[in-house]
Amino acid sequence: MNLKELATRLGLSPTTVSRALNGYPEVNETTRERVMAAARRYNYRPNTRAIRLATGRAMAVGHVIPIASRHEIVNPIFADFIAGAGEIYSRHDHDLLLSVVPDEDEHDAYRALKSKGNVDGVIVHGPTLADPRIALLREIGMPFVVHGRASEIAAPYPWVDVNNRRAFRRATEFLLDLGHRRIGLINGLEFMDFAVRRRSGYLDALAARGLAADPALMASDEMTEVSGHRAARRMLALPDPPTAFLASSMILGLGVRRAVEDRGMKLGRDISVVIHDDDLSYMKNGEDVPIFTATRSSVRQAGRIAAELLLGLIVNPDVPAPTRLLEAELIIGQSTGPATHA
Amino acid sequence: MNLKELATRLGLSPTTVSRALNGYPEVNETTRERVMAAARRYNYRPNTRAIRLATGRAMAVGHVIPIASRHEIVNPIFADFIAGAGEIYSRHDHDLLLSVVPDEDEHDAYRALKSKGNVDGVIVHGPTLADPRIALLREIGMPFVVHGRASEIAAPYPWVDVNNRRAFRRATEFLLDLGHRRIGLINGLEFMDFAVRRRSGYLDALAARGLAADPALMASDEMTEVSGHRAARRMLALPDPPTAFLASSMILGLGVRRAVEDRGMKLGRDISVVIHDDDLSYMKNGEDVPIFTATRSSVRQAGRIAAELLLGLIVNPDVPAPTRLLEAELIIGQSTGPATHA
DNA sequence: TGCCTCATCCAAAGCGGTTTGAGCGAATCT
DNA sequence: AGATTCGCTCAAACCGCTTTGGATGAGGCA
Repeated sequence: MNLKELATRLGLSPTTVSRALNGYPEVNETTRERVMAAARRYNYRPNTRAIRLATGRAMAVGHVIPIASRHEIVNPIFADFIAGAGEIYSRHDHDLLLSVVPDEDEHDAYRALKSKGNVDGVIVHGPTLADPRIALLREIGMPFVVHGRASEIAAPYPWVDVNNRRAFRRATEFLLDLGHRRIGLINGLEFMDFAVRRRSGYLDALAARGLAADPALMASDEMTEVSGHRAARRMLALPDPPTAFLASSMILGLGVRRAVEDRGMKLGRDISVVIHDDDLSYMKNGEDVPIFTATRSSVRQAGRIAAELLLGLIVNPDVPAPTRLLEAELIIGQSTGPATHA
Repeated sequence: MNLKELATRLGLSPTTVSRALNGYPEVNETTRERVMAAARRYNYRPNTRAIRLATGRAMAVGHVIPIASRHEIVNPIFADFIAGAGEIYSRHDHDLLLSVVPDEDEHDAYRALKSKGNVDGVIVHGPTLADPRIALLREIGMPFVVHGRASEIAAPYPWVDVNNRRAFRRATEFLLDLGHRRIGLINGLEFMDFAVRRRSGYLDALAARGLAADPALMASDEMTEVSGHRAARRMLALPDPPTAFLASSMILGLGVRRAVEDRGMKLGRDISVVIHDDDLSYMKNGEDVPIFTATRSSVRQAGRIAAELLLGLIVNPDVPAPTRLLEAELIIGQSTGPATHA
């Protein structure tokens, strides 16, 4: 069932039917009713491919997810971020196009997306400090929103981010207030912007209390259970081990917990841990009582906001770059307690 | 730069240029070279929207990911499955369309995908025992491949699945061989097909040794850390607690571990745990030494295979339903040991 | 030389919508 | 009554590609 057929069945021209369905004013309300009814009855849905060609819009947004060819890690927050974003897209009749590309081909991927015209805009995931994609996208004139920021890029660009620095400063202060002085930071890879911001929040808090940061208490690696475990084990084996940890994700935190328990110590009593909690649906930080004390910020919500900003930019690209800074809340769980040996 | 412009620049007709680029035989090899060179030079890429309309093919496959409106959980294996599938799609110039829909709208979503014509086929995720989507897709004539199976559906349909039953039978036997007699099963929700198969593998193994299954040792719930913890805690508090656990996922296993350690016991010594490991990139089960003893099967690989089957079906839908049963391997890790108290 | 084949290229008709520009009664104005 | 506006509808062009069905001319063959 296509437009032409529906039109002949109604004894109308395709023009009128199209207009009736798309809410144009220059069509009689009674005919509009008739058309709508017929469309429903014959279960007519305009062919997306034709709409796209005719209007020149893709009615789709792209998410390029880069696969680091070395370690082949898919960022576990994608699933929830995309769930949030997808909600908004479907509400606006847009498709979500997922491009999985080896990271060395990422630039080509964006260029191709543009010249082949299959998306109207993209979300940039996991920005590095001076992420080159931002310049690229601006150059090729593709609307975009960054999830996160790129500190070394001065020109304004659209982004949605958590206040990572404040969150980690806050978390560090919380541990300091509990009497902890040796606090291990178990962070993501520091070419990622968020990791650098989190570290500076941590350093800020230490400096504010006149404490020097110990490089041996800072780890930066992939955010897996295993690397969380490895880093915590190393630090706990130091002559002057930390009494508390700050971990950049729930999964890292689980690794830290394993290391703690490997040494026969108990979380929250012997060792305190604060994590950053992206509030992933399949990785909830407890139910009523949080497992970990955490700085929490919903990545799904971030996805929703990013999607909304992007759809806005697609409609009106010449607006000044919208940005949104989300605050994380500090959730007190069972994994922290006062420092015992002063 | 579009086809017509490229053609005039070359002094050729659009027809010839199109044919040259698409490898049709009726064009002189020297002109083909010329055309190819010009296409490269002007960075010409055919407009996908136009190709789609002209050919009637969507050049895209859909993944409908249902969001259970009650608990809002996104299956954590999606990310890796999609990474695998996406690899194959991009190799074949297909797009991956992600539709996030509330599960009560899922049928409509498939129907819409079909009538609007924006995909050539779909992957069905997380099938239930008598999954209605299979009949629906067949009815509307949309090529599909199921990731998993639907035991109660007799007619053949295309699927890719892990041999869950054998894997869990194997794992159970392994624990029995270590002397364990009380083995707790911590499973996913049992309207999911995989969960039922895993349970029957577990029951098979017990029955083969003449052991009766204890309903108190079988839990079935969402696969989160918290529910793994809750189930294990409950079982450990029984008068006659299990000495070993079988957990349906790594995340459940982490919850079990927490419950074990809450009671001051040590994994692999006091309590054994075997998990099913989907080999997720961000949730690796250890590096050289696995954390958990596990039945392992790469979900990313399953994604690759499913994608290949689907692309094949799209080209040739009238072939008998292809299926692929993947075997899980049993990986011995640090979480299992002989039963102590006989 | 005349006829056929074959290689090569092209004009034009789709694909299924949107959108421009115009037509045509009926109502309104002068 | 004649001119003008308004409300409604339609024919046709267009989006950028593919594909059908010739057209043309060179070479092969008798």
